[in-house]
Amino acid sequence: MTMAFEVFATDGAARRGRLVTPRGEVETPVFMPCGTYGSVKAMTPEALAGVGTRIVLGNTFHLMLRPGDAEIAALGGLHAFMQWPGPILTDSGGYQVFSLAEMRKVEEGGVAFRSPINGDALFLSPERSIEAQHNLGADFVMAFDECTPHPVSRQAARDSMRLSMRWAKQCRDAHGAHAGALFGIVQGGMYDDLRRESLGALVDIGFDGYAIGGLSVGESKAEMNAVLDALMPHMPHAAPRYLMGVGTPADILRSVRLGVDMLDCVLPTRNARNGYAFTSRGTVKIRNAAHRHADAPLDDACACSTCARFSRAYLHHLDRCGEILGSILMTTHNLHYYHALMGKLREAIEQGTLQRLSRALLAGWNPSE
RNA sequence: GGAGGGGUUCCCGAGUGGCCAAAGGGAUCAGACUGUAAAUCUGACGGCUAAGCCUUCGUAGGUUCGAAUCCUACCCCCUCCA
Repeated sequence: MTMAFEVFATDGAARRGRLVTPRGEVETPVFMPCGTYGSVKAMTPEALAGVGTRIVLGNTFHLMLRPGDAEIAALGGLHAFMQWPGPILTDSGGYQVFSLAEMRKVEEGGVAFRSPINGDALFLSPERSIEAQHNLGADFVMAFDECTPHPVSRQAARDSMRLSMRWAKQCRDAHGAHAGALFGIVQGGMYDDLRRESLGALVDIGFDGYAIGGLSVGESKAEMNAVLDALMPHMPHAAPRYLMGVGTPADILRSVRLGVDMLDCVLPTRNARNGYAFTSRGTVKIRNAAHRHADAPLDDACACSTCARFSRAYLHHLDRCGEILGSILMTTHNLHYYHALMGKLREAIEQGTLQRLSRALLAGWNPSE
């Protein structure tokens, strides 16, 4: 393992750190955009770097189906394929166990999927997921898990979590001495004791980083917060902590204050394409008629290239017309906003002013956020 | 002048006696989206004192228990032949 992680400042439970990888350093806490199919939708690699992206996700399941992990390996690996020179973290396919629940069967040895593209069978075992992530050339490799759905009984949550823990051990073994960092994923549904049991099992196996999975799967904010509140104090201090699939700016703020170092979410990119912007004053639905004549920028406190030049009225117009440029400009803004937010959080942690920043941010956002 | 086709709720467009305030699409107005089957999906979409009532299918009459649908006249549009 050639990835190194250091924490060099704290503010309460929040941590200011740095991931050092052969493909560059990543300041934490960090937000990582989703590039599921080897592309952060609507963004060129140059544009991504321009908005502040330092590390992106790729998805093992989807890339295995198309074009295939062996194919990508033959073409020089995912970095070369998608022309992203920075670090890449690949999700293992565990989320698809959840999101594609209607077309898969979970077994002890792995998950039998049907391709959502053409119905082809794909069996994903812990070993196969790790192999595929190695083929892709991931810098951060995720253990193959079952993202437990919600709601689910305690019994089901326990069985699911324990299966994921057995798979975690298999992933650890399959990963061997590979150069990428391997992360284990805490499961256990909304049950605090199961979460702690899961974390204990992962620590016993030993991983380079620890992720929290199975959140933002339909539970209430209160439930998600309760799980994090109970679990975060027990997370290992020396290793990076990655909260998977979260979330809104408010979710991120809260998570970082609890000590999360890494996050990813589709919201800034997907919602951008659906006409939904995140701003210093809360969310803006650019599709709404209220913006038809608005000459103001999306966010007058934003330094992104979209806000520097384009009016809400223009973005509204592009959205109405279904223009590709609308997706590009909105994604550019949302990702810039997310990365700028992380930058502010990092700075505040270093200066010990996270509490004050938190109040200021929350005051700007909509009450519901 | 002759022959034929057609006028439907904002637009396009189904419907040819009751199950029709009228399919479907668009537009419009909202909402949703959290390790991406998502540039996607959902709801609303004549009016009202709202499980009911009123107005509407070119216009005006008529037939019928009942008409967007059948009949008569008229107005308008399109195509072809002179």
